[in-house]
This record gives sequence, structure tokens and C-alpha cells, in this order.
Amino acid sequence: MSSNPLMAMVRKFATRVELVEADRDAILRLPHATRIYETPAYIVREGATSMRHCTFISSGFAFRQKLTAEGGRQIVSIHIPGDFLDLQHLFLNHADHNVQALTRLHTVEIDRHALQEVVLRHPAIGRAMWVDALIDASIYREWVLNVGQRNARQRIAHLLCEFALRMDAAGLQEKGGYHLPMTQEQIGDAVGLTNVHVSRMLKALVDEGIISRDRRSVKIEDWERLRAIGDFSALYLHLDQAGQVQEFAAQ
Amino acid sequence: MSSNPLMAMVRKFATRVELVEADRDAILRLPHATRIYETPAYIVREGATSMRHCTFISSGFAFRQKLTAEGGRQIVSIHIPGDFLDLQHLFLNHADHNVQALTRLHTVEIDRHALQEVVLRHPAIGRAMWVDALIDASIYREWVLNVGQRNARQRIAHLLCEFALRMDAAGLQEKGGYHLPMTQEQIGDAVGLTNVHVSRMLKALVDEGIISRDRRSVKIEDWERLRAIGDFSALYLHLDQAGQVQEFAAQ
DNA sequence: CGGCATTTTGATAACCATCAAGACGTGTGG
DNA sequence: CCACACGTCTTGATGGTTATCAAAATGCCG
Repeated sequence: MSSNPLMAMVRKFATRVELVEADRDAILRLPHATRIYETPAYIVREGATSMRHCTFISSGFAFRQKLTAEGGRQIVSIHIPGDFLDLQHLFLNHADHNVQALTRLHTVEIDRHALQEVVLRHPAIGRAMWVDALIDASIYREWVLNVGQRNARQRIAHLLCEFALRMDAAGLQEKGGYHLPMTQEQIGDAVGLTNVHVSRMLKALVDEGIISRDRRSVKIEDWERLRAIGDFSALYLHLDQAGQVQEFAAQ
Repeated sequence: MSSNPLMAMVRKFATRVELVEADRDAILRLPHATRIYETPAYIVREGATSMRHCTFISSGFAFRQKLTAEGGRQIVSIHIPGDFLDLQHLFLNHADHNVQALTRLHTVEIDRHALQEVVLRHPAIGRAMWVDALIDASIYREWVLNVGQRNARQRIAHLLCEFALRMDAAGLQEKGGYHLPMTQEQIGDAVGLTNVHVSRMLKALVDEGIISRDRRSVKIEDWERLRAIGDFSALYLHLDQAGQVQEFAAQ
């Protein structure tokens, strides 16, 4: 049954904890459906209630965002294959933010109550999901720091470093560089800057030979300098607990 | 045994979920110790490994912060009685930020592995802890939005609104106003501004009759205007799931 | 090829940081 | 009880970083 889309979840969890046969079976028996979203489709809308399912990314990218009354948009996180898109729906009654497809997105939608039961009844799975949720929270904390204390150049450098490491941990890096499927406006919304200023800062990094670009692919030419500029330390990603999901990501 | 400091945790969880006798007993049997911290003592230090316990606030206030290489300090959250101070330690192997006492702080330190077991083996308790962790994450998202998209005036108004509602939900409001035990420098570090600018913005809000101050006590004189300025919506606090902890907060 | 989104570049201005000095408040020691 | 010291808050002056506005250049898709 390797065609069961839930196998991706099993593989992800297996990178974090020891799963016994019963755990695996419990996951593979979860009521679910697969779905494809095109950009920029909404997967979740703020204020939505009675969500029926939780969503897992099989392939593609998505982001979470919140809007201000004045129309400002803040991207609060970016998600890659192997991430849960709306873990908060597992136990919260309404959505407090929007989730949108950044690229074409293949997902598995898992029945919320069934997943709750599995999480609460299977300690190994519960532990894996806890680690997931706690790493998410850790990334949010770093983003608050990034947007609150760093200047434009540092913020962008930090974002590029984070993405590089997460892509790498998920086995999605490509020949040294990686594809960053975001417009400069979206990068700006993620770090609290305008698209105009993002353009200037990226140009500066290119001119200095720290990164290179080809369309929306970014390649890091000088990791150490970029890391220093972005004041980047990978501790907050808890990669020692994130595991490798390469075979899974190959899809 | 109402003198058991863990009763505070039982009461907190009871506001969220239905606890059976076995759940209550499991909590009350947790290995623990009480402790008092003076400001500005560190409860957790970034990079610390092999944490032995999780900390619950019985009384007093604390905050989480991260530092940049240049010395900038970002306060990423503020915690009040009834909050867990370091939920992330439950399943993550090292601390990714610092936690400090904002006021004199009375805590209960619970053995990490024992708490893990209880969370994983007692579905009701697990559910309550999940809600706690997911609300924490929701607040981080809102802070990213606050710092990333709002101007100084809006950020401060938003912080005041959030604190007012959280204090109220915890039963800690006092005669219309509330005590905000933060210096203006700390407020600045929480919203990404300098103490100088915080001073100016607070003065403006006082001059307009929206708030009043007496030392570090803040009283909201015109909730609706403050709410409008801060673009504040309480949805993200998930108060419908936060429960009332008044009897508990009375300490 | 034409149309639209995105990126780039330049000019100007707003917001907030920085620097500096003085006022206020609180606790301590003489 | 007063004097002093220290942390905090206030106020003013100046400058830097980034937003805003505008227009042209580039890339992408039908």
C-alpha cells in the first residue's frame, strides 16, 4: 500500500520517533482525502469555524498570513513538503489566520477528530506532533526577533539562511542553490519591508557576490558571509529533532 | 491537600477540559518543587540542554526574550499566572530563547519526563496542554504581524489591548485598570521600538484621553478607541478555549 | 506580438533611532 | 530627615533607514 498518501506522514514521523506496527496502522487508517490547490488559492480562511480536517503538504509550498485593517499583509510562516499546514486546527475551534498556496500544492486532508484521537491515544505519534508544533512556535519566536530587531539587510539574509537550511533538511536543495518560489513582494511581506526595498537589498547582496539569482532561484555563494549578515544561528530550527525526510520528499 | 501547589494546574486544566479522578491524581502526583525568582533572574537560558523540568507560574510575571548579535533584545512573549513558562522543554532538547522574571515570581517546577508521560497517557490533560501550546503559537503569529506591519502608535495600543484582555481572562484586572509591570524600555523591546519613542507614544495616548497612567499602572479610559488604534481583534487569543482561572489566580 | 505581473531605478518624505540633557521617583546611607 | 545615587522617564534636536510615489525595464503567458 505504498500508494497510500498517508505513507508520507508515516515516513515523516518515523524520522522523529520509533513507530510500532500499531502506530503505523493507526496513521494509515486515518480518514483522508488528497487535494490539489493552485496558487494563490486559500486553504484556510481567518475566522473559519468547525474545520473538519488538518492538512499535510505532500508537495509544493504554502504560507500563512494575517492582514491589518489598513491592508498590510504579514506572512507569518512558510511551509514546505512534509509540514502540517494547520496543526492549530487540531485543538482550536476557529482559524486565526489565512493559509494560501504559494505554488501548486498537493495535500492530504485528514479528518480532524480522527487525528485528535490518534495523537492522544498513540504516545509515539503524539510526541512527533508535539515536536512539530513546538518547532513551529520556535520559528515564530525567531521571526518576531527578526522583524522587531534587525534591519532590512539582516532580515532578508536571515530569511534566505532559514529557507536554505529547511530546504536542505527536507532534501529539497538543488545543486548548491535552491528555488525560492516567492515574489519580492512576498519576501517583503514576510520580513516587514516593501517590495521596492527588498529589490534594493537583494541587488546589494548580488553585487557583493554573496548570493546569485536566476529568476526566482537563489543560490548562496558565500554562506558564511550571509550567515554573519543575517545573524543566523540554526539552533532555533531544532534540526537535531527534525530528522531527514528525503525519501519522502522525493515523492 | 489543597496546599499542594499542583492544585493550581488542576484548576487551570479544569477550565479547559473535563478531568476525571485519575487525571487529577496523575497531576497531583507529579514530582515537583516550588521556587521563587527575583527580577530580573533568568529562569531559562538560551542554549541550555537537558532541562529537567517544566515551569508553571503560580504568581508573578515573566517574559521570554531573544538577543541579536548587535545586542538588540526582543521580548517575544509575556507570561502571567497560570501560564507554562517553558512548554517547549516538554519535547525539545535545548532552549532556543531566554526566560526572565519580570516581577517576583513564584513557580512550580515539574519533572519533565513525568509530565511528558502524563501528557501522552492522559488524553484530557494532553488536550489541555495542546490548547495551551497552540494559543501560545497564535499569539506569536499576532506579534509577528504587530511588529511587521503596524506603526509605533498601533503597536503599543495593540499590546495594551492584549494585556488587558489576558489579565481580565486570568481574573487579574483591578478596578478598571491593571498593573502593567513593565518599564517603557521593556515595552519597547516587546514591540520593536526604543524606550524614547514608547514614551512619546504613551504620552500622546494619555493626552488624547485614551489611557491614563499612574506609575506603571495603566488604565484604559476609552477601550473602543484604543481597540481601533491598535487594530485589535481578540480572535487570536482563543478566549473561548482559554477558560476562566479566577479562583486559581486569587492564589 | 500584446498585455500584465514583477522588478528595477530614481526622487522625495515620513517615521523612528540616536544622541544628549534634564526631571522625576525611589531606595539607601549618613 | 535630608542628601545622594541610580534607574526611569521626558523632552528636544538631528539624522538614517525605509516608505511612498512614479515611471521605465524586464519577464512571462496567452
